[in-house]
Amino acid sequence: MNLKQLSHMLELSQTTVSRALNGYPEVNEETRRRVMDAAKRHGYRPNPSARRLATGKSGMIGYVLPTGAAVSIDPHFVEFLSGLGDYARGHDLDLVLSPADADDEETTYRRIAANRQVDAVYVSSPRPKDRRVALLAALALPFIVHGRSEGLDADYPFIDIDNEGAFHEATRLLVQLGHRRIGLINGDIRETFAIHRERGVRRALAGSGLALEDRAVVSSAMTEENGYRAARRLLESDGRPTAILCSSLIMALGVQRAVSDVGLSVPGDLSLVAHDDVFTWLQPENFSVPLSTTRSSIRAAGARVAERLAARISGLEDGARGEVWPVDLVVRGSIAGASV
Amino acid sequence: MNLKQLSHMLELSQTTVSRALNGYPEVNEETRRRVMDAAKRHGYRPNPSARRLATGKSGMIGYVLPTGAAVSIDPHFVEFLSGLGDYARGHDLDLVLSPADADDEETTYRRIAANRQVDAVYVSSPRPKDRRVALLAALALPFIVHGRSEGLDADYPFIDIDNEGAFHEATRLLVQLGHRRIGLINGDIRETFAIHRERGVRRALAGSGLALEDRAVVSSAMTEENGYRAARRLLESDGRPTAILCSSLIMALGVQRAVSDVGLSVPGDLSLVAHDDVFTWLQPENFSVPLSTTRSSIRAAGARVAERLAARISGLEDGARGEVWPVDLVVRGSIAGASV
DNA sequence: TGGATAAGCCAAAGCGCTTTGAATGACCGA
DNA sequence: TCGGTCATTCAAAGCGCTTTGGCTTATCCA
Repeated sequence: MNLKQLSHMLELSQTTVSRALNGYPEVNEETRRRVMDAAKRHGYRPNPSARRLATGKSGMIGYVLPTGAAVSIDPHFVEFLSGLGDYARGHDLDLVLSPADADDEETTYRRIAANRQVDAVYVSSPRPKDRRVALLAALALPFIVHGRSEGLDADYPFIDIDNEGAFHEATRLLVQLGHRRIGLINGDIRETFAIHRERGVRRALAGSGLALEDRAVVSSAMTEENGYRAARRLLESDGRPTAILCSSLIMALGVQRAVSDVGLSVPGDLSLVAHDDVFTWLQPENFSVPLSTTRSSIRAAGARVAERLAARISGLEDGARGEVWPVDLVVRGSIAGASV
Repeated sequence: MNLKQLSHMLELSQTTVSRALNGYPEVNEETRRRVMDAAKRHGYRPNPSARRLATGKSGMIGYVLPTGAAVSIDPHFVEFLSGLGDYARGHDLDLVLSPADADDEETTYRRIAANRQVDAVYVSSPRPKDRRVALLAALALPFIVHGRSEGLDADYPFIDIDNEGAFHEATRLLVQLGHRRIGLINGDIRETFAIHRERGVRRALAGSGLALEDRAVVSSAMTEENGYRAARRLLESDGRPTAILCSSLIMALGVQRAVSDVGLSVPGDLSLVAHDDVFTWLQPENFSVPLSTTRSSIRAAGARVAERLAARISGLEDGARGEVWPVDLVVRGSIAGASV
């Protein structure tokens, strides 16, 4: 059932039917009702390809997916996606993943912009001076950054959590508990979130006249194995930390394993705090010693990003508003006063 | 730059240019060269919306994403996606995720089929008598199932791993090591993969005159917590198993925690084998006792599914060929002879 | 009463591609 | 020399929608 048939059977022009369906004002209310009615009754759905060709709008939001043999999408992505899907489902939005060579995403962004394949995109894992932001602005493709860049000339729309604040608070708590030597097991330091977290730790320590030594910081991809390695390194150094902050639950698994491997225990020998993005399949309260966390649902962020993208597409939102969400600090058994 | 402009500047008709570009035979080789050349030089890319309207082909593959407050995409999905992306990137395919109410995916399938939004779809987490298979066949939408259904009237194309064989082999090995009481901590038993795994265990036990008692089997969503609970239940029952097979690495984390919580150890008191889908962020060799696994890369499966979908789209593949991949059994420190 | 205004509807022109059906020459064998 | 092939090329008709620019009536006020 297409527009032609529908309008023919209503004995109206395609113009009028199209307008009636799309809520234009210049159509008689009764006519509109008749049209709407018939459309519903016959299950008429405008062909998106045609509509797209005519309007340039696709009703889809895009994401450029970095791929490559060495690249592996991390599990945070899927949680974010759940949130995005939650919103998208209720709003007739589909999501297009465009795989790109991880070393050259720009080509792909240009392609989807030129083709108008999607109405908007979201950008994840931003880094300082992230080139994607200026690129998208230049391409006039609406976007939202999940996370933040830094050192850019222009403002841009984003939603981020207060990584610095979260790690600042967590560190401050540890210091108040008497910890002086604090270690940080961070994610890839080229990404802004990791930079912010480190900054939070530094600032908190500085506030108490302490400093974060370089050798007390390890930054790497957030795998269990890297968590283990980092923890081993920190725990086997002299003047080992009495407390560690860790950027992910998955790394914390490795940290936990390292702690027990070197014969120490949490929280007796080591206080541990990790950031929790809220996975359904791995929860901090279920660590052998319940894990204290800085918590923020990445799924909720996904839903919010979708919501704002939808708003930008429909013109309800513009400008470069940044949104920073506070992070919960949840204290559980993994932290204790420093015994030293 | 569109076709009209390009053909105008070449002083050729749109027809000829289009044909030259699409490799039709009835165009002079020199003309084709000229056209190709000019197209490249001016960076001409046919507008996909237009092409789509004209041909009905979209160059995208689809996936209906079940969503809902209670639903959470599991991390296996992301690994599969990596594989899909690996292939798709090199072949100009995009992936469309259409979020659907988890209780009513059918509507969404119908929509994307009616709209011809995608050229093919893949189906995951199939169950016995999965209705999606017949639905897609009826809708004439090319598809590949990742996994298998069962009890269907017609054949269908799929790729699956030999879940039954894998768990059969693993169980057989445990039996040979002297284990008599073997437990199974499985995924959602409504899904075929879980059924097959259970079947593999049963068959192996039966082969040695043993049986899998109902109370030795727990089936639930594959989270750490469920792994823990299941293991607690099994280990605290009388006649507790001396060996456990586990359907996922994530559950195995919970099993490991339970084992240590009840004061037992691996492999002394309990031999443990888990299925490993090969995540980069959690590896069986890094368990506190290196974990024996049945291993099959879900990422590789993703790439293969993409490849076969592409083949079906271009007509190189048809029919209902099923493909079953063998699974490695990798022995590490987590299994030992039964002491009883 | 007549001209301006507004309400409601329509025909037709795109959007940028593919594909059908035909036309034009060049070439060939009889 | 002439009808028949073959190799190339083209104009134009879609694909199914939106949107522009009228075209009617009905309405209202001077």
